[in-house]
Amino acid sequence: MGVNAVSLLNRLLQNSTTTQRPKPLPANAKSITNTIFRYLKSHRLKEAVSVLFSSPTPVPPFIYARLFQICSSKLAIVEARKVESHLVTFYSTPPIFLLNRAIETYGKCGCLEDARELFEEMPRRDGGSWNAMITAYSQGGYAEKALSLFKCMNKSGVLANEITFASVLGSCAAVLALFLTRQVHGLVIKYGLCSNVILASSIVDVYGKCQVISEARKMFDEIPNPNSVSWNVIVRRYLEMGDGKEAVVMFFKMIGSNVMHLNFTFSNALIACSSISALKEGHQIHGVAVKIGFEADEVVTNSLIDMYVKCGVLEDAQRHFDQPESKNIISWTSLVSGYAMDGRTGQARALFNEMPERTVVSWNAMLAGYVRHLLWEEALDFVLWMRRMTKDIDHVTLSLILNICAGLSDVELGKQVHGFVYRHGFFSNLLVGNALLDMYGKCKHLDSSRIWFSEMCHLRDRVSWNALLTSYVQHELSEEAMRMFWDMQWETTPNKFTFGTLLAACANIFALDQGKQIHGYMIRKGCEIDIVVRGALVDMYSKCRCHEYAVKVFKEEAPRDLILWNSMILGCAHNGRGGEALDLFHSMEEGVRADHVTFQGILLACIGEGYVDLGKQYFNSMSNKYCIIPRLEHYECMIELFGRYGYIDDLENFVQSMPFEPTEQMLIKVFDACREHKHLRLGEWAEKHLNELNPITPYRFEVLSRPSLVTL
DNA sequence: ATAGGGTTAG
Repeated sequence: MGVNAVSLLNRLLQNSTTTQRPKPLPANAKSITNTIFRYLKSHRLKEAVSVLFSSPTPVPPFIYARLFQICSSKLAIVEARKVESHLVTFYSTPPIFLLNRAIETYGKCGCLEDARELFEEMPRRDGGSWNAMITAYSQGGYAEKALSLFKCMNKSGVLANEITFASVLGSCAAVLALFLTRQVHGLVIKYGLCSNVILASSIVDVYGKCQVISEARKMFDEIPNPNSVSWNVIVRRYLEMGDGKEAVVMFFKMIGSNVMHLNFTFSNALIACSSISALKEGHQIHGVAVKIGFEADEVVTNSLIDMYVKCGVLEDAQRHFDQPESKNIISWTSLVSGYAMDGRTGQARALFNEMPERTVVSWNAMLAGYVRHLLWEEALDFVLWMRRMTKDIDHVTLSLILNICAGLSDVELGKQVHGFVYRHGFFSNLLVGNALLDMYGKCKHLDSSRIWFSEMCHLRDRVSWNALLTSYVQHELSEEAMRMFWDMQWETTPNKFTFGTLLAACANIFALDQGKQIHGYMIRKGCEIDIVVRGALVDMYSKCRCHEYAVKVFKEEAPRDLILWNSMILGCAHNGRGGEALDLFHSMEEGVRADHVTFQGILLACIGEGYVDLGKQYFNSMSNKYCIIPRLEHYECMIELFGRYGYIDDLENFVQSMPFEPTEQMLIKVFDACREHKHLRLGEWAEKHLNELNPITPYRFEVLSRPSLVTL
């Protein structure tokens, strides 16, 4: 606004002593008023303002008020300044409420400086002026300024009212000012404003956003008649706290009350169902939606389809999607994502190809499916096609592309993506930053990981630390990883992923004491010990030769998956408890299907126990019964098993019928076994093959004299 | 005259 307008205002005020009201309008002024009013009625703001300026006298206050209102709705800052200028020029003492309107208008237009200047220059203010200014800051995204102005307001003795508190609570929510919120809550009680449903809902909102959900709930329970917004807030906050169950419970309580329901509340409740896989409740919500006529609501329909997708009933989602009115870009994307993430990438792709239009989210959904299922080539082709078809690309796309680079161990491609990230300003995006860290780590470029990690020091989070820790541990820098954990704690708090990684580090370096400390720390802090962490614990205790503890963790009452079973079976096998490993295998078979790792454990167990025939049976059952193609390590186990126990005929049959050439390691094993058990024919066979691989330092097979090449 | 929540798909 005009600085000149303000100084003019001051000058006029200094000169004026008596005049408070505008003089009665002369006849032509009256017609000016009428003309302005006509223009305003047809929302022709510009014309109205230029007519205003043809009047050298003030027009009636309601005209200014109406003008400001229209300026607000059209965000017409130039017109707003003109109107204010006219107001302060031709009124000796403009009515305060009109100046408040001006402040509000400037606020709406995002011109906080104009607003503040007017506020500062006002010779007299009322509570409305403070409210207007605080609201302007609050809604303009300047929460701190709003809150500090609120403190000034209190200091200068102006009493806050409902309007003030509403804006202040909004700002408290924006900056999570919990301490101030508690004080405001106290004032609200003191002023007897608790029954104001808007204030009460706002307080629920802030407590929820500040993660003190119990206080939020307490406040909510005190609202005598919660309205639809109150319900929406409490459902949403439970959802955001990760308490999907309570969110759903509150939703059904709302249904039992008499308030009108908002479509967004349905949406939130359905997301809550997805988060806890509560298909039954989701179905019930579907029923309620049909009953109250929300079925045609686009938000509700989309949320329903997504709920079915996320609860894993793709057929139901598809059936719902097939209803003619259900197809839109969002539900379409949901379903593509559902098939893609379920591993039915062909089906997902067919659906994707049919899409009449796509957003970057749709592209990402399809791409994420390829990435999730490690289909790197398909993923890369898809990216190339995507780049040809659309200019759209965002941080999620880039993170997925970096995942592909990591999966292919293609650091050159990764560096190109890094360059793109840099040029297009994505380097300040945390998701992308962490994907870069992960990529460099998986491509074994630990130095680049480290450099990038320090470059992102102002934005990195727990995930970044975990990514770097993981790379360290995978590169057998376990001691460094343990040291880094202490640095990490200056900056962020560890979580289950951190501990999982650290436990792996402990396992690598046989650090039983530190492993136990971590285990104890997790229990004391109530840190979630999920199936992955339990696997890491079993693994750590096994590798540190603390079999008893490994078993203890394994036996805890909690779900077990294949990986956990495998950890325990391998742990037993490595700790000389082959019998136990085989027993475990038989209990495992009751619910979980064995894989190649399981069989490695079993064969190791057979080696330990000397069960040669049993080992042979298990090996044969892999292809015959379990449809698992034996890998190199299984062949190695069999060679060890036959060799160690002197089953040389079996050994000879076995190595000569392998579907590939024996490796050097295998040949050495055969070679040693034959010397040990004095088997000339096979020994010489091994010698011949070894020397083909190794002509410079030839092996000599002599049955009697030489010591073993492999000392155990 | 001025006030609160929610924006569904990766």
